[in-house]
Amino acid sequence: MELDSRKKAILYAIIENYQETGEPVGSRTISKLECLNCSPATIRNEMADLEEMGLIVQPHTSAGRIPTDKGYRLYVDRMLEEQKERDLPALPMVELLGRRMDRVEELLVKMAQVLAANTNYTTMVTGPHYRKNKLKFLQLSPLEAGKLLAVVVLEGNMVKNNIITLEESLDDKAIVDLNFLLNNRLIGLTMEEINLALISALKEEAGGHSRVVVQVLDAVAETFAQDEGYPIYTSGAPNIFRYPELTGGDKASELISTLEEKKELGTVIGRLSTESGSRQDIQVFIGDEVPVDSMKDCSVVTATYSLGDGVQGKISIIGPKRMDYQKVVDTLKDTMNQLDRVFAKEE
Amino acid sequence: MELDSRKKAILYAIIENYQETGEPVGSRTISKLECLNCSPATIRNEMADLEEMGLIVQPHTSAGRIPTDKGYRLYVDRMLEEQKERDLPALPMVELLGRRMDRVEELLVKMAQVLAANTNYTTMVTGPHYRKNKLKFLQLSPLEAGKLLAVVVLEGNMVKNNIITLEESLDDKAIVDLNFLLNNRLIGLTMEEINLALISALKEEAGGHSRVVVQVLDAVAETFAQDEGYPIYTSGAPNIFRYPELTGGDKASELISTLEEKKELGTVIGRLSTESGSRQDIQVFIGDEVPVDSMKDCSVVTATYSLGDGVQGKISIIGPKRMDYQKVVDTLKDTMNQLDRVFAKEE
DNA sequence: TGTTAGCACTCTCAAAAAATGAGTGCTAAC
DNA sequence: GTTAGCACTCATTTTTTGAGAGTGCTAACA
Repeated sequence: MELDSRKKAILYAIIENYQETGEPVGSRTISKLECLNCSPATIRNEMADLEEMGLIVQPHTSAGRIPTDKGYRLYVDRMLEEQKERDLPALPMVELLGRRMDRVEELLVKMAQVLAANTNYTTMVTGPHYRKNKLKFLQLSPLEAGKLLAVVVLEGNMVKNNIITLEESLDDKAIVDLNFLLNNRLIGLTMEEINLALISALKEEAGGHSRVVVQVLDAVAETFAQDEGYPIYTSGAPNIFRYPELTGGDKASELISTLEEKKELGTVIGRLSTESGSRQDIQVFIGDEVPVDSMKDCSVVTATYSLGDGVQGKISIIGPKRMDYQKVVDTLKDTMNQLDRVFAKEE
Repeated sequence: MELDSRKKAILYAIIENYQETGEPVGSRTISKLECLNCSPATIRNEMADLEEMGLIVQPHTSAGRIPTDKGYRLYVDRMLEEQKERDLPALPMVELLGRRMDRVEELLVKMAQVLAANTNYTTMVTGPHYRKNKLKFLQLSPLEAGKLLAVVVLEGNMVKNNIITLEESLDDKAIVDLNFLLNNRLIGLTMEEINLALISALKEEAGGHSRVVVQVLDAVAETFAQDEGYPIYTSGAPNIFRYPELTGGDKASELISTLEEKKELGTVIGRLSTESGSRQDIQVFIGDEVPVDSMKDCSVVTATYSLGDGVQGKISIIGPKRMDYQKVVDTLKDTMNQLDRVFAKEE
C-alpha cells in the first residue's frame, strides 16, 4: 500500500496529538485539527489503511489509535532526515561550562541535572572511558608508614587517586625514583596499553622494588577498572512518574531499580558503541529497540559528547515512547554544540 | 489507665502482626495467636483500652487496629531498653572492610548497598564531614600552563583533588615554595579553622604570590564546600515499592524525589546531630518525628559510624513505620561493631 | 473513484447498587 | 474478670447500569 502524503500527515498528527495527551487519538480530533479539510469518515478510512500498514493500532475495539513502534520509527527517521533548524531557548549549559570545567564528573552530573529538568525526562550520562585515555602524569607520595598516595592524571585532566597499602616500606628516595621511572615509561600510554608485558619490563628496571611496582600498577589499574571502566550518572529518575504508561503495575519499580543499579544501563551503551552513529551522532531507540527489558516501554535518545583530548562519553535521554523526540533531539544537539564551542575555543 | 503486662503483650502482638501483614489486626487474630488464652471478646476490651490510651487506632469503624506513632514509640523504647542479645547472621561487611578500606567513599557506598539488600529498606549514608577533619597534607603539582593540581589529604586518608586555573603562571620553584608554605602553616588544621584571618596572614608571607595563595585556598575550600560539607549516598530506593503504604498516590514519586535530591535529607542529619544520641548512638524517628515532609509515613533509624581518626558520619535506614525495628537496630549494631572491630584492630 | 453522512455496534469508564464479610461494641450470662 | 452471642457498621468487592467515545459499514453524493 502507498503511504501518500495525506496518510503521512495523519500519522504525524496522531503522533503529535498522542504525545501531548497520552490518550488514543480519534478520527474526529484529527479532522478538526488538520488543514486537510476532510471529514472524520475519510480520516477513518485512512486510519484503517495506516493500521493495516502496522503504523498505528487501537488499544481496544472502538478506541482511538496510538502509534506503533514502527510508526514512531518513521516519524523519527523523517525528523532526523529533515534537520530542520529550530530555535530553542538555549540551555544555560554554557554557564555551567564556564565555571569549573575542570572537574569532569561534576560537570557531567550538572549537565544531567539540567537536561532532566529541562526535558522532564530521565537523563543518563556516562563518564569518559578511562581506559582509553592517555596517562598525563602519575604521582606517588608517602602518606604514612606503608601507605602511598597515587594520583593519576589522564589527558583531559581527569584525576583519580588511590591509596596503596604496601607490603614493604619505602624511603623517600625510593619513592622519588619509582615516581620518575613510572612517569618516564608510562606517560602517553592508555590504561589499556599498560599490559602484562610492560609491567614485567618495568619490574626488571625497578630492581629491588619490583613488588612495589606491581602493587602500584595493580592499584592504579583497579581504580580505573571500577564502574566497568566508566561511571554512569543518572538524573531525573522521578520524572518517569509523569507518564502513567511507565508507572502502571510494577513498571515504575522496575525502571527505578534499573536506573539505580546502573549496571544494566551499560548494555545500552554497549549496544550504542557498536552500531554506527547516525548524523550528528544522535541515535534513537524506540520501545523494543531498547536492549534493556525494563525499558521496553521507553525510548532512549543518545548522543556522544566530547570534551576534547579524547575525553568522551554518551548522554542519553530516557522517556516514554511518546516523548517529544523533536525537543529532545534539538536539546541534545544544542548541548553538543555548546560543548563543542566551549572546548574548541579552548584549544 | 494502667498499662498492665497483658495490654503490653497485646500491643506488641498487634505491632508485630501488622509488621508482617500490613493489614489492620483484629481481635480474633490476636486471640488465636497468643499464649494469653483468652477470647476475642476479652482482647476487644483490652484493645478498647489501648485505643483510649492512644496506642492503637482503627483506620475506620469496624476494622482491626493498627499502632499509632505513640504505640510504636513505646515498643521501640522498650526494645532499645532491653538490649536483648540476638544472634543475627552477621552481614558480610567484614569482607568489604577487609579489602580496600582506604577508599572511604567506596566503602560507604558498598555498605549502603549491603544494608539495603539485607533489610529490604532504603539506606542512606552520609560521608564524613570534611570540614571537621584535619588536614594531613596538601600537594600542588603543575598540570599544564596556568593550571595546578591540588591534592588534599585529610586525616583518615580522605583524599580530594582539585584543578585550579591560575590567573598567572608559576614556575616550578614557586610551586615548591608555595607547597612548603601551605603545608607548613595548614597541616593539622581543619577546613573550618582555615578562616579569613589565617588566609590574610598567609597572603603576607607568600609575598609575590599572594593572589595565588588565595586562589588555591579558595579552590580547596570549594572542594570541601560542595555537598554542604559531606556527601550523601543512598541505596535501595526501589525497596519502597515493597510497601504499599509508601507508594499510594504520589507518595512514591515524592519519596524517590527526596532521595534523589538528597539535599533535604540533610535536615534529618542536621536534626540528628543536635539531639543527644540514645544508647549505642542509635536513634529512631517514627512517622511525624521525621523532619522531612515526604517521609511522614516512614520511620528512620540512624546510627553513627566511626572509621577512626575522627572520620565519622551517619547511617540511616528508611522504611515504613511498620518496619522491623528489631532487625534494623540489630543489623545496625552489628555493622557498627564490625566497623569498630576492624578499625580498632588497625590502630 | 474518492468523500461524506448516517447509523448500528463495540467497548471502556464511571457511577450506582447490591452483596460480602471482617470486625467491632454491647449486653447478659458465667 | 471473662466470654458467648448478636446487632451493627463500614470498607471492599461484585454487579448493574448508563453514558460516551469511536469505530466500521453502507449508501448516497460529487
